[in-house]
Amino acid sequence: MALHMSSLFLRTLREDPADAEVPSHKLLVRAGYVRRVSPGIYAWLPLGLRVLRNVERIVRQEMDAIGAQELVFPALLPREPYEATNRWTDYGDNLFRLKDRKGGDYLLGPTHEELFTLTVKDLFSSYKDLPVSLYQIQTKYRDEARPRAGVLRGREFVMKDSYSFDIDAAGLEKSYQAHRDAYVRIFDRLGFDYVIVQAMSGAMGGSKSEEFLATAEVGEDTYVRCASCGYAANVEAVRVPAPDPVPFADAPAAHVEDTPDTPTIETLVDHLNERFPREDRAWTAADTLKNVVVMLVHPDGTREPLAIGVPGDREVDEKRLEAQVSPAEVEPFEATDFDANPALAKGYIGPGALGLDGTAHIRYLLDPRVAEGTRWVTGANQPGHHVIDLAAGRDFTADGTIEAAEVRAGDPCPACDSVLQSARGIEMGHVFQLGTKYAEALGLKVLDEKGKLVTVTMGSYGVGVSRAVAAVVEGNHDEAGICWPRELAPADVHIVAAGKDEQVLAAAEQVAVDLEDRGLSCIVDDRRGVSPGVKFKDSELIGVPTIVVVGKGLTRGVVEIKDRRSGLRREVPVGSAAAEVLAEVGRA
RNA sequence: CGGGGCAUGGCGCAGUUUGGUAGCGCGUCCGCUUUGGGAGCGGAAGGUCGCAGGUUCAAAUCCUGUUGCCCCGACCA
Repeated sequence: MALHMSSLFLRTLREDPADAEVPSHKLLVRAGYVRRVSPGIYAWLPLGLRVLRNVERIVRQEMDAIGAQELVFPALLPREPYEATNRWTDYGDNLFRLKDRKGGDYLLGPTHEELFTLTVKDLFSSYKDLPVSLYQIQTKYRDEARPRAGVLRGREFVMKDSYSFDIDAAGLEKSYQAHRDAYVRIFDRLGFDYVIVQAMSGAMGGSKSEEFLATAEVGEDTYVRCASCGYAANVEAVRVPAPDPVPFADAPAAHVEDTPDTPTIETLVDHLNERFPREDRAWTAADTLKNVVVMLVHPDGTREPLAIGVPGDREVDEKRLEAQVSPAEVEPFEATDFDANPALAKGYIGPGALGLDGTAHIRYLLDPRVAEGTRWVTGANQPGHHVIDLAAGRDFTADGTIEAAEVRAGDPCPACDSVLQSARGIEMGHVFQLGTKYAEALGLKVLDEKGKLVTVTMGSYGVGVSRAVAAVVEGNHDEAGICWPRELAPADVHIVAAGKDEQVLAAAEQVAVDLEDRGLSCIVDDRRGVSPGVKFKDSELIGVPTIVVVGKGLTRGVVEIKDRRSGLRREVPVGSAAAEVLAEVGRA
């Protein structure tokens, strides 16, 4: 049965809602797909629900196609399983918590590794049962610090999450690849541009992880990509290529110089150029070695100072650093910490004092760019003094390297000779090799063929289903409204009855009946007393891909078929309208 | 949690500086006209101006407190 605009539970808005900023948010509200109920919590109106269900259908089809089995867990969960994996604590304020009448602790599930793991443990106990992949499409809850952009980032949202269970790493790799392939098919069908980027496995203890990002200016994730070789990575995961070692046999010896009042890189470079000018070129910040000290706080509460050496023209990227040192957290090195480490001369810290073997006994990690044989200007560990021509490997060594320096557009690509570009994206999917973290914590083991207990190895895979609705709109709209890809549109055809005559309404209705009979879903704008202009505007705002206009052409026996996206229109005889539309929709 | 902004009929906004009968556009309802690009005319309904307290003859407007929301940053499908 076609949807009729005269009775549809829908009110389109002429103006953008005041609280909306990004295009998808404005359009989804204006076109009557969603309504805000509370910050980050949205109601899906009839048209919106249809789109959401279409996304779910695509995801479900592709998951079923790789043999994953659908089930559904409750969103309301007891505390215990999350206690076992420490996530009751680790999730912190992001977890919605509640109590039942007896005072028992519950939570609204933010993701379901624990439940899947426990249920597999409950039912399976042999390697013969594996591999198995399970998934659900379910409403998740996260008490986001700052929900934003409508359904793009809500506190309640629909996610498809799946989990694979394998006996060994080779099996996990296969399950992972199957999911990754399924995700490629899902996102191809959803119809937005996306990139697959390498991501950090980080705290989760896994070994491999990739994110699917919809390319969008409004995205919250920054990633880099290489135009020539296709390399793409989340900023956290970028590996800096280490330069080849430089021979330092004939390099000048390091020498300490007076550099008064030069506590910052900028003042130091100015001073160098004034007092110690180079013959070949001017000194730049990239010639200096900046040593930053931070305080790591380990999960058990112990604190450990860490020194990081990066070229002076780069900042330490906090996100990258945290990804590297995870699960430890990073805190600033406070004045009291300097007091406790008198070997550190604030503003003039140099490698001499650093390292576990150094006078300050602080672990010292270097940016990969500080390769053997490279020469640097750096702190001499006494106020007002720096060392020039300090050669890495000859004059100092560190305890290792670390990927913590900021990544910039124009940096060399780690995979080829080209350079990286920076871009923004919306995280739409994540595939992730978890390994044994959850299986171990929850005791998921099976007997192998030799009768020995082995811990199961897992993968976890997510798709933001409700988020996808917004992401699709971000990538598929124009000035007038939304342009849905066919598979997602709330209907196949939008029929506009443009005219007041009864024949127009009757003819529009007949076209709708013909199309519905042939398996297409229709929206019919049968509102009386509404001018054609309003109906045209609404049809473009709502964004169904094919629009059929039944109006003044009827006296000549024709109706108009219009493509929403291109705006192209053509007239066809009213009698063959249904067949023509079917051809247009590609289901003839 | 830090910074900025906003709160006035269903929606979008003005009015607040300088206290004096709460206004505009859209939408909604009724009537007539109109019908291929958000129609015209006439009529109508609808607001204790976020909340609480205070100043005053008088508060949307001034003072104090409070709550909520939006945006920008640290976290995530």
